[in-house]
Amino acid sequence: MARIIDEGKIQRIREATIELVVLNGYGGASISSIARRAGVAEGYLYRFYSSKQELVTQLLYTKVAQIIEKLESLLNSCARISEVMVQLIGELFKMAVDTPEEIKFIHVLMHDYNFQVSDEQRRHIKSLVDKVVKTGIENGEVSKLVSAEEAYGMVIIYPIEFINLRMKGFFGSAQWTDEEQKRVAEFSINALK
Amino acid sequence: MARIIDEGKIQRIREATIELVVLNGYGGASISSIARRAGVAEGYLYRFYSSKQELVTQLLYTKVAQIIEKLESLLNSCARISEVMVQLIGELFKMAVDTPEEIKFIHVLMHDYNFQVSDEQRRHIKSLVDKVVKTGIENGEVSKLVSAEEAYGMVIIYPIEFINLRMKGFFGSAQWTDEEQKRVAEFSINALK
DNA sequence: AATTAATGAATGATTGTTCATTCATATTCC
DNA sequence: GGAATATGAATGAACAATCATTCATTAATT
Repeated sequence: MARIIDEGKIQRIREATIELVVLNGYGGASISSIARRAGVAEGYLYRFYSSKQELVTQLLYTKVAQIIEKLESLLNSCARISEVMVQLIGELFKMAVDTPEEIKFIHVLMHDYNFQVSDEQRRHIKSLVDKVVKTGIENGEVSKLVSAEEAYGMVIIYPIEFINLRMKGFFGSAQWTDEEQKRVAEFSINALK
Repeated sequence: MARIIDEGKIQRIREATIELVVLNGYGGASISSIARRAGVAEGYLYRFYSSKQELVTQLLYTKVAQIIEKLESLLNSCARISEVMVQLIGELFKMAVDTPEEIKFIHVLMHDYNFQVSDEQRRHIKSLVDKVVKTGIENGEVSKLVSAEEAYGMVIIYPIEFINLRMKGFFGSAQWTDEEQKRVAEFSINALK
């Protein structure tokens, strides 16, 4: 055998890509700037990804999958939808503190017309959101009028929008208290009533 | 005097820019592709805009200003916040039908970390949203717990997100009925209660 | 020595921007 | 009224810089 692949390099490529896409957009994140930031040769990433598009798409899928999995496990472990939402929103805020670039990355690309989430993931999201609505109605926590889209809007989109609005400091403050985090969950839950 | 400036050309540059930014993102909308689509020489846009960045920023400001002005005039003419929201959401849906690329353009850039709305516009938005909350609380239409950010979320962000989700066909359908439009307004109003 | 991880120079295409040039027309002059 | 002139609208070739991608080469490991 020859030497072992340095996983640190691949990881640094991933991190650099996320940072630079957030900073400069997809078009502004060039391969050379990614390689420079990762401390790696220019063409090295082509050993693992066939193109820049695939690299970024792959990263988006992975990050979105983490959120989907979290929602899925919460739906399996919590009886009440309010509990699911409190926990999920807690997770998103945790992500915003621990790895802010990642949530910005998701935020930027999920609004880009060139980066749709995969069909499979979309179907998965839909089925989970359907379950939120179904369980919520059964529990009396969600109005019978609420659609899957509305639930998606309040469970996923609204918290992500709130976090990114704060991170941009749109209304002044660029951080938040535990109290405000609780309030985001409370607001989302209330909107579905 | 020489010949008169052909406003049609400038307009075509603006339209082509909006279309191509939506289609390919800011980085993917090249000057040459914009000029080609507008049927204009490559360097011509530099007579009116000092750079590509300024061209796009300028367009974003103009489009955002239209929405701000609409909200402002509604706040001056309507006593009830529910009426303001019904009307504003109606306007956004109208925009989505008449000039879909424009609302996609706003949607894409308002989530880009390189394109913040101007400070002046941000302050303006904040003051209008504050008025929504203040009037709403006075009328008993809005809960005392509701913050400016939450109102912004439901009055501006949520409808734009809904429209773009539909335009992407995220949950299947890529259009909407009048009934669904009413429901968006109803949902937004209810969320602030 | 054999293997393969990793490099980075080289590629041709494309980028945003400039500016000398061309061309259309409003004004001036006879 | 019609030709000459002046003005500036509009062009598009040319620029250096940078782009994504390739691959012959080098270096590290067993």
